[in-house]
Amino acid sequence: MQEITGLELSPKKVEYLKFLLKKGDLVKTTDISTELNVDPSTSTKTINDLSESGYVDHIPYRGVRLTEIGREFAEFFVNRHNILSLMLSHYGLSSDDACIEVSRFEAFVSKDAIDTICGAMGHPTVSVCGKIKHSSCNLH
Amino acid sequence: MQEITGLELSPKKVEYLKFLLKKGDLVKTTDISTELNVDPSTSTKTINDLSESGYVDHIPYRGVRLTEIGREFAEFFVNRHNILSLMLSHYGLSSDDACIEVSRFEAFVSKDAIDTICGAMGHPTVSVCGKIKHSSCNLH
DNA sequence: TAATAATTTGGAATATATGCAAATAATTTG
DNA sequence: CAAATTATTTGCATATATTCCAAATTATTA
Repeated sequence: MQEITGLELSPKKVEYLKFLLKKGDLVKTTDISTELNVDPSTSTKTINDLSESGYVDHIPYRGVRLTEIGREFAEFFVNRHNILSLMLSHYGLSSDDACIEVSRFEAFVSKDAIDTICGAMGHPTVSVCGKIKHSSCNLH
Repeated sequence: MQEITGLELSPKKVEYLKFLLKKGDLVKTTDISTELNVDPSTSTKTINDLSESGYVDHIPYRGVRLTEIGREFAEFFVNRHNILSLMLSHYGLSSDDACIEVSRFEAFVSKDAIDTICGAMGHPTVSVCGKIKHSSCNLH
């Protein structure tokens, strides 16, 4: 198990990990660049950063996959996104607006806060953006 | 009246404006550097940025004050902080934790979202961090 | 006015993110 | 299978945000 604070990665890198989790297995850096609307050279560079930090394995010219640690983080990131989106939807934001809004700030919300919020909500399993798992929720 | 999206300024610059509003009138760049724990040269530079963008007037060696536009923004920033803190406190975060958490991400929450949240809350006038005004709330 | 304190300027560094052009590797095709 | 094409990476180069240190400048105090 990893100690996750939730503040380890920049917003963009969080996006990368979430996308890698969604795609699963070996992902081309070009797929990432298409999805995130950046130049292929940019996604390669960012992936190299993530690789050096241990979140992904990168086989040059072949593809990228999450490490075990990377997967743990990615799962937390997806949950965080979903919990925050659900929270905002409780305050009148549409699913789309909640999702867009959360995407902008989610990287700056700590795991402790998410665990607390998740607990206060009664550990919901469905959000407006997708399903919520609780394997990483310390208060479950 | 200004069109405020809420996403105009970086986190640090938001802090600067909120501090200037709290201190009021002419504020020394050194006071800012003390409050925000940065070198005086850093606060001078940031203040110069804010000055070029029209948020503050800076009289070198004398002090800084908010422009009318800067004040509008600063008031929105304080309200945004308070509304978001109140929201998190509804999900089990202590006042302090809510405040700390919000400080990290508030700069990335849009005014539209804040107006919606504020409306869903019934336009509260008191938060865990301070009072809330509604002069700038479009849904009030 | 001279010494001291406050403030600003100039230079430099880090982190994050980006794209273009050239080089390299993989894949397709004839 | 070799040549052509496509995909991917590397090497610059740039931009923004933030920071600090040392030197220069201005204000204040003694």
